[in-house]
Amino acid sequence: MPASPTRYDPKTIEPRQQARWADANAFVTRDTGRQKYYVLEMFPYPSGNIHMGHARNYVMGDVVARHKRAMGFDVLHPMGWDAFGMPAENAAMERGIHPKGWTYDNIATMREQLKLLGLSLDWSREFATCDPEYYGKQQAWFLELYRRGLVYRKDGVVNWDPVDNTVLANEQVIDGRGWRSGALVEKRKLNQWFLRITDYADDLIEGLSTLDRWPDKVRLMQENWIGRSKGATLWWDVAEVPAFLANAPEGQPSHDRDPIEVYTTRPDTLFGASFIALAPDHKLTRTIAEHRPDVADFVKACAQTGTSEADIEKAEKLGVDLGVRVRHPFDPEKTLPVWSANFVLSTYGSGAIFGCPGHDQRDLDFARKYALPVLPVVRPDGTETVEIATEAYVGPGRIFNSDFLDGLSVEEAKAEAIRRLEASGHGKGATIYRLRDWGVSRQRYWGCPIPVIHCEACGVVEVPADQLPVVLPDDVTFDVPGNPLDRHPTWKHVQCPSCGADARRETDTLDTFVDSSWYFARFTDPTAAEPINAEAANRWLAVDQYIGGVEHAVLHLLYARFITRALSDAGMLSVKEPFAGLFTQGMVVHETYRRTDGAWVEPTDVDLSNDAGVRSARQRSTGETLIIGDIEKMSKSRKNVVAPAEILESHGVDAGRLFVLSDSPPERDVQWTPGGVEGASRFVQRVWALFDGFDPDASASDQDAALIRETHKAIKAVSEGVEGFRFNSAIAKLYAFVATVRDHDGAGGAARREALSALARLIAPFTPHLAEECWTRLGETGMVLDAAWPTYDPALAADDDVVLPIQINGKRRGEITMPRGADPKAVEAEALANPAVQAYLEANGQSIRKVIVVPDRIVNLVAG
RNA sequence: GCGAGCGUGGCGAAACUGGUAGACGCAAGGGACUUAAAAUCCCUCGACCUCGGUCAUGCGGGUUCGACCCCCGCCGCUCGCACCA
Repeated sequence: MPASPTRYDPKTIEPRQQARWADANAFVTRDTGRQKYYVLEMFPYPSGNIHMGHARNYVMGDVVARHKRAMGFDVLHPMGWDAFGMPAENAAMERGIHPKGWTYDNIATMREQLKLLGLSLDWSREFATCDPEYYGKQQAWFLELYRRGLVYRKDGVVNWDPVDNTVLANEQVIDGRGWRSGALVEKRKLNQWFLRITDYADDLIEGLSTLDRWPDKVRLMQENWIGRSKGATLWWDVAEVPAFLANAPEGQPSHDRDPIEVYTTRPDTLFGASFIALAPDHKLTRTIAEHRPDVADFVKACAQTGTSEADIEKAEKLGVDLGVRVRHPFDPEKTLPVWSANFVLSTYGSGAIFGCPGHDQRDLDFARKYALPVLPVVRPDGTETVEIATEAYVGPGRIFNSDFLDGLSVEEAKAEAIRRLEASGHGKGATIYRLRDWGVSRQRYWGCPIPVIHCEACGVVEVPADQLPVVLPDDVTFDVPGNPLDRHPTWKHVQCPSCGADARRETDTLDTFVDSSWYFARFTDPTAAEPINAEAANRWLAVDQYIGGVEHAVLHLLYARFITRALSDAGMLSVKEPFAGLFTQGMVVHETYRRTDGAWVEPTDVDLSNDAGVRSARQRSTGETLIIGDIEKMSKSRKNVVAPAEILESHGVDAGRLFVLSDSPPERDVQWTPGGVEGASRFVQRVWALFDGFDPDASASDQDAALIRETHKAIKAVSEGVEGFRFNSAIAKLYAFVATVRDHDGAGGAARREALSALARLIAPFTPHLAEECWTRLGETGMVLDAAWPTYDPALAADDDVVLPIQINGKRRGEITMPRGADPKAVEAEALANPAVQAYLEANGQSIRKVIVVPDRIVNLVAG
């Protein structure tokens, strides 16, 4: 007998195995010309600590990476830092630390924390986006896109915080106020840099159909975000204007001559038009407001209406008649009033609509309020007319009341209306998008400087290639609001590279989403002289499996797709889509605990008890009874955070890795529970006990066929689970397999060795430290990391006999055991002869009408 | 409002293409070992009853020999977008 089992001690074994990997440089990317596999998890922002959500994300990627490696792929699995951004500047303002020091300190801390997780990451490729080496390359391709016309400057409307003197991102505006200053945010027009993402709108939509390993949800979200809609642009000739607009001087834009442009998706309903409505900040509305106080008041009131969901819900349809009339494009004799209305958005289409109250709910609400005509022009098929009371009819049907469109279907009428509009020059078919160009200017310090120089004489001048990177100055101050780059005494004062005159360096920096839009390409050769080494990128891209949170469904994932296409068109890349496979994982959530006075209490300060199913909580430090609250995302404000470090300390890395993957499907949230980790920890001990009790020298000659069969079944199930991203199912199968191996008594023997050898390799992606230790215990000299993934033999995995349930009329009444693949006739005979079946038929006085035999599955008897 | 997803034991969940619902884990109850505890191991664990059954996958219908799975209609929850013309 082998010695009595020893306890597996993660605290000594895990560091030992990690040292072994480090000594062997085991995770440096191996490129041997085999099939490649690029696994990438969304790189972290270095906020200070690795939290449980990071851990789950990276462990998932690690399972994939280790499995692919075992499958014989050359695997690229790098890690870096999305290191520019506001928190560093906020820390600088609040604590007087330099953003650079703060960021690199955090990176150092988090790198060590990540390393403790035993991830198979190639750290030799690490970089941070705030490394001048990285952002300099970004500046280089930014200029290339500038030369290609994809970068431009224009006045854009931004959220401006008047107290902090800075632009705020939409996410930083909370209920109309700056999140830091609390000041009411103003809309301000500012000259900003934009990337022409709208050039790629169609491309980005078409590309979605090629992303068959992306979640449908994310593809749909992107499609909706781009928001392509097809319709027509119409021009309405002006018939009447107020006196103050008439007789504008020749050659100047004039509202009495220029037609009003309107976009519609329903040109088929044009004969039902009863008014035109302009946005409150439409240029004609504003011009009239200069002459009419009532219009000016209206515009002002609209500007103050909130844009939150609740505000919009409550907001009444309001408008004002502008005193202008326009001619109907299909009937010049017919004129319509022009209003300004609060529900028309200046940012969509041309900021003007035609109102067709019969077939648009908003238009109807508006028409009813201001007593405008309602003329229905679409009737449902099979009816002669349609009554419009308080609900517009928006369904399909036939056109009527519409002259030459009468009798056509909605779709036919759209096409015919556009044809007529184009013929008369009053309109044309048009496609418009919700997507707008990407404003990338930030008036902030801690970001990638935009590499241009403004010269009085030459205009915008590129920073010459030999002067890149444009490096951020270190000597900046954060004691006053605003952009430290702009008030730096010398940094922005330069000579024009073109004419040599005094010039001004651009002080805006790039949105940090630019930084994360190409890092995956840089990882393929992070030291290349060019931004992207084409050969390396060609070898490794696209990313085969990308893993991250769904919160980036439109932002990062759309930007990265755009930049990839732009760089590809610039000849720097040869893929159009950066991420061939995408997986969006769920969050790690935890129960919350509050005192009766409402204060949150950390889990480490909570004693839980469970008496016959009734759970209660007490505060450990005070003994006070606590309220068990909702299960929510781990957050500092709720204090329901469990740090990965605590788990490593108490149960070891492997138990923690196992648990975050075992309890829920990867795409769903997983609830962290102390009991759950203990369960995983017990499993680790059980596995070790199997290996520790194994005697490699014992040479039992019996072949345990059942154990071999179970082994092959487990290989099949675990492999399928890992490949299908069903890690929880794979782990459940491993638990069951371990119980099976344990139940097959014996210290040695060939079957047992085969079972344990497979087990060590199957657990390796999940609990790599334990797996190494077990592998060594089997007498193997190499690392399980490099061992081939076990293969299963379908013949060996199949049971000889199958238990077939017998149903009568769909209810289970008995079962028979038959050889696998038995002749259906034989199965039928056996089923009919079954005593339970006979008893049932006799008791109910029924006879068999029909027999359905599903081979090796089930027998159903239809009786009556 | 529009779009998408999800509703299965006390809890997290499983059931792959329609074929034995509840694998695996947690919690709970009982037992073994121990002076005791921890650890470990064994048993029970959807509900109800006459212990052979009956009812059970949000609710109501339908298709099918057979439905957690497909179809129709509701209810509830979550997420995304939102006065998008």
